[in-house]
Amino acid sequence: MTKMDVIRRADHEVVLNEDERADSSGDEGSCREGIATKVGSERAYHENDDRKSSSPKHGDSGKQVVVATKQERTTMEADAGESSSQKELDDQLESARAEMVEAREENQRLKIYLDRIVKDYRTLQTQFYDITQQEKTKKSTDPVDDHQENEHELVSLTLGRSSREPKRDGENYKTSSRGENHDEQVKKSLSLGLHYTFEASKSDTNETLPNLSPVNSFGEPKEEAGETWQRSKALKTMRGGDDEVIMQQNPAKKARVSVRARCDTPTMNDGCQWRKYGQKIAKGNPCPRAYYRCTAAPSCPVRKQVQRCAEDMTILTTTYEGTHNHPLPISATSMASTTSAAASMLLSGSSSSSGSGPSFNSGTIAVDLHGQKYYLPDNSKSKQFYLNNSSLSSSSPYPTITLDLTSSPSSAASHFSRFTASTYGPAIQKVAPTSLNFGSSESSNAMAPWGNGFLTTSSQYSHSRNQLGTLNIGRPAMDQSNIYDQFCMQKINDHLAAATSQQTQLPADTIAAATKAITADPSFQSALAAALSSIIGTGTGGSATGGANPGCGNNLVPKWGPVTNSFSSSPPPNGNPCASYLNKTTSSQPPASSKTIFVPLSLPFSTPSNASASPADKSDRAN
DNA sequence: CGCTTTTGACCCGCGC
DNA sequence: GCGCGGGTCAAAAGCG
Repeated sequence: MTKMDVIRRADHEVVLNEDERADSSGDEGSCREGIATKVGSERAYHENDDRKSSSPKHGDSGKQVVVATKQERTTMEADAGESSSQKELDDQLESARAEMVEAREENQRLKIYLDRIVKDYRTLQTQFYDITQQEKTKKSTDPVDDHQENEHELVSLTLGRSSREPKRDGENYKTSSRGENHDEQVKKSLSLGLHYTFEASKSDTNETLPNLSPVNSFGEPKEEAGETWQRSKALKTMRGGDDEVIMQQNPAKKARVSVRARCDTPTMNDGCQWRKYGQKIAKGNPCPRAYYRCTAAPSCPVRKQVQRCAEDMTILTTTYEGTHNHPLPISATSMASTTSAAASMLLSGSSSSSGSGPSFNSGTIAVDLHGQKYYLPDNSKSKQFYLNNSSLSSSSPYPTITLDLTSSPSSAASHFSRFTASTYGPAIQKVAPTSLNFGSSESSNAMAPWGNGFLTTSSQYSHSRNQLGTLNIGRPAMDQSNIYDQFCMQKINDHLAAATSQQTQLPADTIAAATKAITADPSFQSALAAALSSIIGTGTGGSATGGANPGCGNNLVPKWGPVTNSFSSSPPPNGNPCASYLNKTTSSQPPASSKTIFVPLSLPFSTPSNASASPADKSDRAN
């Protein structure tokens, strides 16, 4: 502080002020975020400094500045005497120069901070390399046992960095399921995945995939011709793509989240913009299946399939696949987060499904829905077993979570919603005697503990909700949506890490483990609840985005009733996944290899009307 | 004119 | 190898 001392001698008042500023701004605990700003201001100070430095090459010396100022003042006093204006100018000059000195000191501190951060970063990077190298060495010796660990690590390393083509996603699963040498796949994927992670952040890695396949390893000598074409296609895509394409890489991409709801409109309003790119008549279902692609961003990989149930035309099954790589409309954040969370957890829980079939742990399944815990004995009479390989395709290898928002006939007062976690094998459904209150209005937000859109697992909220006995799901407020989205995605990522780490402790190939991870995770439950609110409370969805798909949430209100009489117990007449699903979910004699938990929902929807006739209404006609 | 939808063709995986 | 079915592409048509 020698410089400041000199200045203090020259002008006490100014230096005092500057001293205070220096103290306040020189906080050692300043966060990293502030450094960039301060560094930026540093440059400004320098420029200012250069401009104000009249005498050559003295800009770095505070003493010289002060001396010059003293001389100037002395001269002025001698020649023209004191005048108020001159004093003011003098003071300003002193103040500015003191600022310059203080800024230099601050800049020095910031540089020190920056150096420290860079050093820390490099240290961590070195450690990271060391750890990964050790893991690689270790896994090469024991690939089978390390598979899960590897997946865990890889998932952690590559969250949200997928640019994989959807086409290839399916191929990954299919190829893996074909029974290729899994150990070899693991080895290859291990090395190549890590390699690409380090050397090419844009590489199309498959680290996050449950079933690692050489298909995703570029330059793999064993690749087939067709796969080569697809691979080159994917390479082209990712090389030509921007960072958003890279960021779209997400383990959730291959998982599917299916939502079944009663809806009169062709599609559910989830807040996103969709473009229909295809329509097919699925076998066994006269209703065509429509294929939609997210158009909010050109490179967005998210797609959805919409199909009506053959047996109950009011039931619409929407299956989401992928993760948005762009900012979402407010009304779409909930659904997107939910699908991401559900899919991520599905993958993390089923990532070891390459081996034996799913098996369930005995005992009870605990469902903690935002603090509301439900326990279902393994032999509970209320549980319903069914097999659900896929919501849309009975032969689909995709892990699928089905959110069933249709009603149940067994409850006159409250309507049931089924949450189905389905992977390659039996799905788990859970029953819980609680009530979900989906509110999209301001009032509901005010009443709901987390109805303002902030998903939370706070015990306080859970407690209050428990007291109410009602689970209120509110729509995120407009001004809070960003925070909500960030929080939700953070929770999703947190869960991914948790789920994958948990995976190492669970028996391999245990679907129950995956389902437990899903259902016991508050973040997913939060996201699920938010998604449901997004689906049902569609006040701002389609109208806000101008999407092609009008909302049906408002239509849900009058239509929402115990209609599951249509859920006939007769076997599915065909391979229609929708019908199959219905029958399976309501079967009184379900397969003994899955569990069912119902989450009864009371749905006092308060959704503004925004549905409108859509050209997609014609989608129901034959293809 | 630009965007979306339609729709037949095509690709691919899978089962036989 | 062939056929089937799911999924996607892309040109044409529709729409505002």
